[in-house]
Amino acid sequence: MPANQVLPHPDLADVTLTDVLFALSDPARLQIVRDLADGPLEMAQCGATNPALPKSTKSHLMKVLREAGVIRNEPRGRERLVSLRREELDAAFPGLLDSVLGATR
Amino acid sequence: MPANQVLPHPDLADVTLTDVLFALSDPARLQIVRDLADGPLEMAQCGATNPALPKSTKSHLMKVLREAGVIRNEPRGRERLVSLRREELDAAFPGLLDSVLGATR
DNA sequence: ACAACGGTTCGATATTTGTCGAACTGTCAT
DNA sequence: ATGACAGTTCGACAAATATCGAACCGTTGT
Repeated sequence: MPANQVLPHPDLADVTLTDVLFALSDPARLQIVRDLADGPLEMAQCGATNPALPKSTKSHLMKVLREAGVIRNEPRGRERLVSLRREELDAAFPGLLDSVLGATR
Repeated sequence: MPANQVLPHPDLADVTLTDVLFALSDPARLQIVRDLADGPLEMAQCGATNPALPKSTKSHLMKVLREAGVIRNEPRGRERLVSLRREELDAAFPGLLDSVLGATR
């Protein structure tokens, strides 16, 4: 279980709306998604708001988002590049991501 | 704890986006919301898809939706009228409900 | 080579949610 | 008035999630 392994990403055709909604329904996960709204990030810089967050916990948050088809998480040297699967999400659930990211609260 | 009591409904200013997303992230609850998309329903006719569902369970589903500000649940004689808080939701989280209801899956 | 770094996985434990019967209460019809 | 009805609440138990340390493994710099 190395850190740079290629992780499985679901086809968006296989994720349900409730899967996505659930993934977004946690404040910490939603924050990550918001952080990614402006473009991909090295994983290390994501939870900058949450510096004390143990890495196993953070990794788990990423896993939930990834398995719900919300983010992409690809090895990048010894780090990982995390990004929103924006186009795919828009195609599968039109308007959803926009409304979530657009929410002021 | 009578059946026709007036239940507390939160001000939408007090519900968070994650509260709403969580409420919608369960298939049974999402189905109720979809059932309500075309207008208010007597509670008895909501889970018509789920006739075997115990009433305590159903009542609990409604409670989660109500506490998240998604539905209104008001006494109506000895029954209850359930409806979407559509306008308020639209104002608080523009586009969210539309994208959720619009999703084909 | 070797050690530090970034990140995943496993396993254990804590916390949150879900499920459902039972008890209860107001309303309606008889 | 009495009984059937609709639906909430409580309480107990089951199941799903979250949290986090520890072990582990490529990569990168030295």
